[in-house]
Amino acid sequence: MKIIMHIDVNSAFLSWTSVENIKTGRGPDLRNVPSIIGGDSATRHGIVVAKSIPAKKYGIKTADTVASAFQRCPDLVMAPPDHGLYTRYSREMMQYIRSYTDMLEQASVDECYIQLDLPTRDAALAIAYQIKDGIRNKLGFTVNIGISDKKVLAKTASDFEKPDKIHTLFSEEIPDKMWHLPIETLFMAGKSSSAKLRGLGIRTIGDLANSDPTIIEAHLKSHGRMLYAFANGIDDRDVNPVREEPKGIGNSETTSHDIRTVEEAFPLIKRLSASVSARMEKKGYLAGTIVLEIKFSDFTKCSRQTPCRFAVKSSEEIENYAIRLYQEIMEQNLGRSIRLIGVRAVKLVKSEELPPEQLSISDIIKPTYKKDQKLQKTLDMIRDKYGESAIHKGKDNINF
DNA sequence: TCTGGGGTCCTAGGACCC
DNA sequence: TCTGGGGTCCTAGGACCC
Repeated sequence: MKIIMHIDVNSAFLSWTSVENIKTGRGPDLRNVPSIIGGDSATRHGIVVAKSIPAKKYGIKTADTVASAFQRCPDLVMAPPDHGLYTRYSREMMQYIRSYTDMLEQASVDECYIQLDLPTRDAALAIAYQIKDGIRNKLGFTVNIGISDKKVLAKTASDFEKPDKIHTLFSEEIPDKMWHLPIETLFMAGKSSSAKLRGLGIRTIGDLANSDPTIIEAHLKSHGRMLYAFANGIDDRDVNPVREEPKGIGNSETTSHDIRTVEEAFPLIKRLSASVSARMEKKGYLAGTIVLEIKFSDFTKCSRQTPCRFAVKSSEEIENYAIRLYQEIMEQNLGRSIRLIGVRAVKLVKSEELPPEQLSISDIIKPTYKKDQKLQKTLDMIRDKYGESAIHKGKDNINF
């Protein structure tokens, strides 16, 4: 029988920091005291990235501000994030789990799905215990494992009682184990969807499962259809062990103080472009489109994108596009101060897959940037003066 | 008290083509 | 001069995940 497991590290960032502290003897075990991994408030990075189980008992939640976490618990212990460390521990864990099966899909740095074909549910439980205890004994941290034959149910089950626990959630267990949970705990039911569902009188996952799906869909579109299916344990997503190509590569940064001038903005855009370029280079991608994102000091967001004339990868090229987009945004938002700038490369192509036809005449002639449409302007002028039929394309695949 | 950074997917509206 | 519907692509914004 097909078995899907969801394996999730308990308080991952916090556990991994603790294991490293124990190894190096340079810090405390944070797991059994109220503690958080948090950013630096002085540089406006002050949010909770991970919390210990004791910290959770104070009502501290991920993405709370560090300040509010300390208000809830003045004795809180805090450590800074270390993403390099997390990547190392993540690799070790995935490698260990692969010794059981290659049918592994990594869902994030600290969680994965595996799919197994086993004779019985008892066999599934036995293997889950082996994996859980193996990780604890060999790597020094604990995981929760959810077992089912559906991804969404395995995922939900792994979030039941923690830490170091295994739970099953098969279809016939749904009414008992899942339907009493608040709607907010359903996978993919975030703030906005939950609020809409509450507005419809839906308070639990069971309420949603037993509601009228046409009403749900009328209010939440295709997302509503998906949530209704999840609430009923319907999920045909497969465990996909093939690493998907990334759709985009980007970096953004919240600045320690608001940006008000181009003199402050340009160096940051330059740095972000250099970082994006280096990451693309490393993975062998070129970008077909560059996106610039801005978060203003009132937290409203704004983004602009532009296709590149030719696929780009160099820091200078990315920076040029990004700066023009920045100027375009700021022309429309004169005098506003900025909290965050992001640069993102999308429409990625593998560098070795670039066809030689890339440099075709239509690529050269096709105007791709608003501010650079000299050709278009000239054409418009001619048409204004001599009429629409005065000039036209000589070949179908050349778009004026 | 003062709100991160990395992503993916969906939708609505407009442009453009047939 | 006006009418039109379907399909596709692009952009900006929003929702969601960890």
